[in-house]
Order: sequence, then structure tokens, then C-alpha cells
Amino acid sequence: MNKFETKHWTSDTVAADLEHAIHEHRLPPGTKLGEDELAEAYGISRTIVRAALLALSHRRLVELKRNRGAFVAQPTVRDAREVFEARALLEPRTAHSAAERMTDEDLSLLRSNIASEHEALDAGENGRALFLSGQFHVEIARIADQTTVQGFISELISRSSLIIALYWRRRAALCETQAHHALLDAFANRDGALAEQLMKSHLLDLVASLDLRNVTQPPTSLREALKR
Amino acid sequence: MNKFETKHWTSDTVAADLEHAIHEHRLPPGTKLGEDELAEAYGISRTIVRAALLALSHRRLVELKRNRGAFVAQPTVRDAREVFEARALLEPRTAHSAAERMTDEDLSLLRSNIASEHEALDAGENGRALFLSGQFHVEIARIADQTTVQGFISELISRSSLIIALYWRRRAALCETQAHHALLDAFANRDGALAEQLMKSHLLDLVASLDLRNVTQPPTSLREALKR
DNA sequence: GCACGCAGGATTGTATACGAACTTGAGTTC
DNA sequence: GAACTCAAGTTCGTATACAATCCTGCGTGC
Repeated sequence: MNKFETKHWTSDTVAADLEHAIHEHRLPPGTKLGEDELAEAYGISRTIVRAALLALSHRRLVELKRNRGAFVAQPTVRDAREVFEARALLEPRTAHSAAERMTDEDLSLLRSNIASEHEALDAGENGRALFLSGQFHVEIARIADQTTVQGFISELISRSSLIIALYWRRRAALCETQAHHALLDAFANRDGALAEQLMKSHLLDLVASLDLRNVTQPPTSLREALKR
Repeated sequence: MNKFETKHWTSDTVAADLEHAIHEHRLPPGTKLGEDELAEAYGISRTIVRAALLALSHRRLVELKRNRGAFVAQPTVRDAREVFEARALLEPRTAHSAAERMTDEDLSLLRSNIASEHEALDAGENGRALFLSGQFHVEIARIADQTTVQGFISELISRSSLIIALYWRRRAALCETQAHHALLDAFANRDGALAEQLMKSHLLDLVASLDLRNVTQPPTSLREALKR
């Protein structure tokens, strides 16, 4: 409990910290996020915690159930499809723009991102690797200089992390970094069309690596399953 | 002050009511949204008002300035470009999907929407007409059965309303309904490719009807203009 | 013995009180 | 007379208190 006592938390920083934890699967889908619990952990009052949870619920990372509390969201199969369809609409064209605006600093930033991801994987820190791999995508949107689209993509990628937690099938481990390397090459050559194409197939590969058969809905809890 | 006293307001309904008012230009960009003022108007406490303002700030319809208060957002020229670029990424393909899933009920719903818009225009209720014309776009996303994308589009369209308030140039009044009529025909024929194309040019027309030369930044207030 | 009801405990929803920051305008000084 | 200082007033930021709702487990009645 060192970092919690020292820092001056605001609703924004708390929300970011929680989102980070969710993204890294330290807070798996369905986890109850009690207000008192969080307030004590961060050393703040429930007011700030509520604002943070509200923010996360707007990004659909947290589900607020009235008089029941806040829970880390559990995307349905349908949600999963929608998230990746939205990403397919936004990311390829954004990668295209990014390739054309790419500076050398941007390139080295992306390169170091991939390097960190490798480190994390080698150290067995899968959550951290997943987070970094998401950051790679957000960084591309930043480079494309589209803050609005960047916000959407950032939300979609955090949600993707939840989807991966629920629907990832074991096979095919690190095809991820391969695709990112290929994208980096396209960026280095400022080849927008290629980057767009690579991003498109990267996203398709991602969806293909999920198990989205409707039968395997997350069991979560009986009461929820039998709600109606 | 009749509707305010009777209804049982929640943060969601308050936020929706404010968003509606912003969308209809009853609350123009830059309007100060004092917490006490709103709390009294709706007959609730500041707690609910704050939650509503927080929600609107997440949708970038309201700008929260620390220790200063909440103001209806004033999108910059850059924001305006970004919003319409994002719409260009999302809406044409969404219209394509919508055309393919269109039911007869959906069609009549869209038709009645256009009719209401005409009524509003004839009655001189420009704000209401603008709101309805936005609803037309959101409805398309709903028909495409993409709730995630629908959320994004809904946000973008509300922001577009602010942009129109700031940057609309007088000429070319109601080309709007014309484009919507053409879209409706494409939908009626379940012609996805045509709907996609029409939506694309509709959005281009919209941008073209704006005055986005950087020189004419909104003057808002002197103190803001001279901030640095 | 099973099911229903009810009460106690826990958790969230809302309101309010208090403290902090900013704005504003008058007063003072140079 | 102009500019600076400071204090009063206003508005937001945070914490806390109380009310409402829900969950849980025990008791009672059939």
C-alpha cells in the first residue's frame, strides 16, 4: 500500500489506474468494485471513486448495476463482434494516415514499444505485454493526429482486452508481435496503403483467434444466467 | 417550470435533457452551466447535476474547467475537422449495413422522421429540425444493429450540432432533407452500395457547408481569447 | 421438511456541509 | 491617475451523514 497513500488521486487518475489494471487483467471481468473498498485502498472518499467508476462505465469497461454496485464489464459475444467491427472501420484508415505523417521520433517510439512488449513476454508478464500491445494501436491513432478517433480506439482496445480475457483460445500465442513488426516496416517506408492492408488483416487475425461461438456464453453467476 | 418539478430526474435523464437542449441550440456553445442553477431548475441536488455534467464532458459536449465550472463545449476548427473525419470513417459503411438489414418498420420510421423534420422547418423550429436530422443518422446506426458504433455516431452528431452552431455559413439552407430523401430511396431498394456512396457525399456536402478557415476562431470571451 | 416472510447487516443513492479556489471590486499606495 | 493588494462573495471540490435498496440467514407456519 505504498503508491496509494503517497499520490494525490483525482477521479481521472483513479479511473486511469483502474483502466490500466483492467487492461492488464489484474482485474478480470466480473470483478466487483466496491466503493468503500476502493475508497480505502486509494485513501480517498467514495465521492472520487464514484466519479471514476462513472467514467469507466461511460467507456463500457465497468457495468453499474443500480443498488448492486460496479463490476468489471463482461462483454457478450455480440459485444465482442461489435467492438472488432468498429475497430475494422476505424483502425485501417487511421494506420494509413499515420504512415503518411510518421516522423522518425514516432518510429523509434513504436519500436521501443515493441521492444518492451518482448521484454514483458520474456519475463512472463502477459498482462503487461497485452497492455503494451494495445498501446501500440493507440499510439498509431495519436500519430495520425486524430484525437477524437484516438479516444474511440482507446476505448475499443480496452474493451478488446476484456474480450480477450473471456474468449481467447489458447492456440496461437504471439502472432501479435509479428503483425506489429510488419506494420512497423510499412510505417518506416511511409507506405500508407500497405499499413492499411496490414492493419486490416491484423484485426481479422485477432478476431479469428477468438472463440465467439454463441454457445459458450460466460457462465458468470447463476442468478445472472437465469435473470429472465 | 412544470416539467422540472414533476418528473423524477436521474443523472441519465438530466444528461439526456441537457444534450437535447444543446443539440437543438437552446443552449449555445459557451453557455455557462452552473451547478446550483441547474440543481434548482430541475429540483434536485448538485450531486445529480455533477454526474450529468460529468457524463456530458465524457461525450465532449461540455467542457469542465477546474474551479471554474461547466460550459457548453466550443469545438475548435480542428475539432470540427476531426469530428467529420471520424463520421466519414463510420457512417458510410454503417449505412451500407443498415440498407441490408432494413425492415419495413425501419423504413416507415425513417420516413416519419423526415416528415417531422419538414414540419419543424415549416414551423420555423430550426433547432428541432436540426435535432431530428441528427436522429436520422443515429437511427441508421441502430438499424445497422451496431450499438457500439451507434454510441460513437450519436456522440459525433451531437458534437456536429455544436460545430454547426459555430461554423455554419448562411448560404445553402436545406440541402439536408434532400440528401436524406435520396438515402431513403437507397434504403427502400436495399441498395447498400448506393447508400454508402450517398452517405459519403452527404457528409462531404456537410463539411463543405461549413466555414472552417482557421482565421475565424470563435471569439467567445475576451478573457479566454487573451488567456496567454 | 419445505417454503415463505421478515429482520438485520451491508452497500449503494442522494443530499448537505464544509473547505478551497477563483473572481471581482474597492481601497490604498506610489 | 494607474496599478497593485487584499478581502468579500461566489462557485466548485471533497467528505461525510443519512436514506433507500438489496442480500442473507434465521425463524415460523403450514
